[in-house]
Amino acid sequence: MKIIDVYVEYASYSVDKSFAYLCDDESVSVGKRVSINFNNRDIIGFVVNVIDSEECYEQICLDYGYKLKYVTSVIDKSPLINSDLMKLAYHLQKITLAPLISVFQTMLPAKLKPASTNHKIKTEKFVRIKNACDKLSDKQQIAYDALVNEKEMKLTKWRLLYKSISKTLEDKCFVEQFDKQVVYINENNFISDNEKILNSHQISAMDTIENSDNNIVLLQGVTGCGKTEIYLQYASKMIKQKKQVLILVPEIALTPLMISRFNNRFKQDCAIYHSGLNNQEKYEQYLRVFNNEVNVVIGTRSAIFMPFENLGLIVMDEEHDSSYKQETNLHYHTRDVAIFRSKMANCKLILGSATPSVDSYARALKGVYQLVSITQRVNNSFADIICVNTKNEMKNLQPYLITNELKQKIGECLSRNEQIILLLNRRGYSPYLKCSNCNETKMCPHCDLALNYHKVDNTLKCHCCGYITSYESTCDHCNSKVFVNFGVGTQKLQEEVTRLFNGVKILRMDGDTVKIKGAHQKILNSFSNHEADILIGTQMIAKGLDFENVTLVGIVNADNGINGADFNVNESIFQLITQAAGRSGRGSKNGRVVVQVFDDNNYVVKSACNQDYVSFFNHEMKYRHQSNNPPYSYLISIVFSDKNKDVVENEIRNFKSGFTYNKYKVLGPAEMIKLIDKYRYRLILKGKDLDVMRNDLALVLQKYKENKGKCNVVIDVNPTHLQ
DNA sequence: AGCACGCCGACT
DNA sequence: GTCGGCGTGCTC
Repeated sequence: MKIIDVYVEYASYSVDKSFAYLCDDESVSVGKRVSINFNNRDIIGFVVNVIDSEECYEQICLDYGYKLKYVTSVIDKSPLINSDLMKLAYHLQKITLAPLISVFQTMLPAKLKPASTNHKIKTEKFVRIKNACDKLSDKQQIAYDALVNEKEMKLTKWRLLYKSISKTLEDKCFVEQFDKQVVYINENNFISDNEKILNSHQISAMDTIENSDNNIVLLQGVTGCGKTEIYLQYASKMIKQKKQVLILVPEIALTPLMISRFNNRFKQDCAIYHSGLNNQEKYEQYLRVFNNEVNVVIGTRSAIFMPFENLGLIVMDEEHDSSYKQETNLHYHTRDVAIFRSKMANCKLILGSATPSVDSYARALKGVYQLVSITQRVNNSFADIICVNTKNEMKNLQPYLITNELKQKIGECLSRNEQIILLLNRRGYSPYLKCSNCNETKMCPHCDLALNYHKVDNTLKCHCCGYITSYESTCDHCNSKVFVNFGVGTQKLQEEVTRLFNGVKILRMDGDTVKIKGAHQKILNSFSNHEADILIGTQMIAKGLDFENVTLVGIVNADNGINGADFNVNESIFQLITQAAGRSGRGSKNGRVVVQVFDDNNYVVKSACNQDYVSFFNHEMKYRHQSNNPPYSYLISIVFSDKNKDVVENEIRNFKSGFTYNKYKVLGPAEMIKLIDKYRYRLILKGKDLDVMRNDLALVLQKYKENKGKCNVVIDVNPTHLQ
């Protein structure tokens, strides 16, 4: 008899502890899923501990002090998580303070994760020989021999080839059907991509990486300096040593170049893992790694949890990118996990970026990471950046949406038959409406947010909860029906461009136009085929896109939200301008960028327009130092939410009083905006010693659990934004 | 998380 | 007198 400890599938602090079950099945082991009956419901549990017991059932229950149940069945044949990944799981739980089960759920692909809602694994019917045959007719013998020869055959193929004979052979029990897992094989047409000869800058970078005592390397290289070739050649070396390589990218759809280069160089040896795959496809790619069938994985953040056993290199390209931080369920940063895995495997971790995160660059300067810089470009020059101040160009007391400068540049571009990208980081028509009678803003009834006006379908939408109402609604305060809209979104920008350039073809790409599956790719393909001259979009068009005919990028309201309350906004704005600027002039023609801002005297705008990362970094660090924000301190955000406002207020105050701090500050509770009918309050821990803060918080959280607190609690260690 | 149990208001 | 509202507590 085995006594096992399982975590149940509910990712909630209230059941974040192990439950003991009995199991007769000797095959049960740590890292497998089990079906269990829990509180009269059939759910899935995850085994974290197994002990043998010689005692009888009654004695065990007596020892434990309650009646143990038997597991219904053991689901997995082999453990989903090996001992290394188990270490990683406990480490993650320690650093994120999330319920342990949510760690397992995040680490495993949907098809394998411990949750009742997971989908069935797809199988296909196959046939194989069951018994040796005796007398067969000629035709039957041919079919039988064919199957002997092929060992197994898809049922559909078998039926198609041998029609009724196939059925007869099955009826006579010579042949049997069986289920086999569908396995997708990457059969792209590969173009050979041979190793390129490295220039002297690349060689010396490679040397430093290889010979450094520090396994973590920040490779700061300007765009076009040939970082990818360094990754490729280092990866090659590792593969020759029979080691595995993981390449992390922000978003696969936006990094087609990186994918195709790895794919072409390593061919079938390369698995691709990203959010565009469906659950079945993800599962298949996961299996290929699990079964040691591939040596290279290129994927988005979740690929960091692949079951590698022999890692030789991790590359995290565009390490500053915000998509590396998961903001739902388990709040983890891919960089932290990558650092841990590189330590476990004793392999190099290359963090690559032209404009590293302030955090990473500060660490590299301090010597925590090895810094390697390449300032020499392999080929083309960077686009010219023009900064235009909209303050000087006002129209009816509102700044121009498109300044004369931008208008003129667009005109020039159009006349040369070149394409333009316009970026405005706000979807909809206008972000808020005010009643013309009482001046009140029209709000979402479920969230403390202004409703956005969408002119295309004449609706008002909440961008948080999705609430939709007609434009023909009345003011909640005075019942007036007349509203005035303020601010601009992509729809209004599209309208303005259409007005200015009669007949020009425009594509719009934002949250509203890419909702339909495949719309994303359709818009990009259409723009790539020059079916439109101008692409208007939100930040989703700022990253990675590579159109060689685009020679002008316009960023409208580029400094929107600058110097906001969030310690990270200035860094985000700098990154956004830099990224967007990189979309211009990628082909043979020179590119231009027009950055429209309200204040061109700000260091963020200045350094972004001068492409001066170091200047930005130094200014930003001063600013962070003054406000004692990261990287000068660590933050932990704790958000309480509940439908009942009094409950949240009381519980979070009690929670705060549980800290016996002196080494760090506990800020708050601050009221946050209501979202989806839930009132929210936040505490922020701020201090120099993250471990002390984390340990204290773990204790306070433990007490809260014991006292059966009922608010939803979300903890974010090292949050990247506080909104 | 999700459900059974339990204690108070509007109905056949 | 009963149906059902959701507050509280428990799950091996």
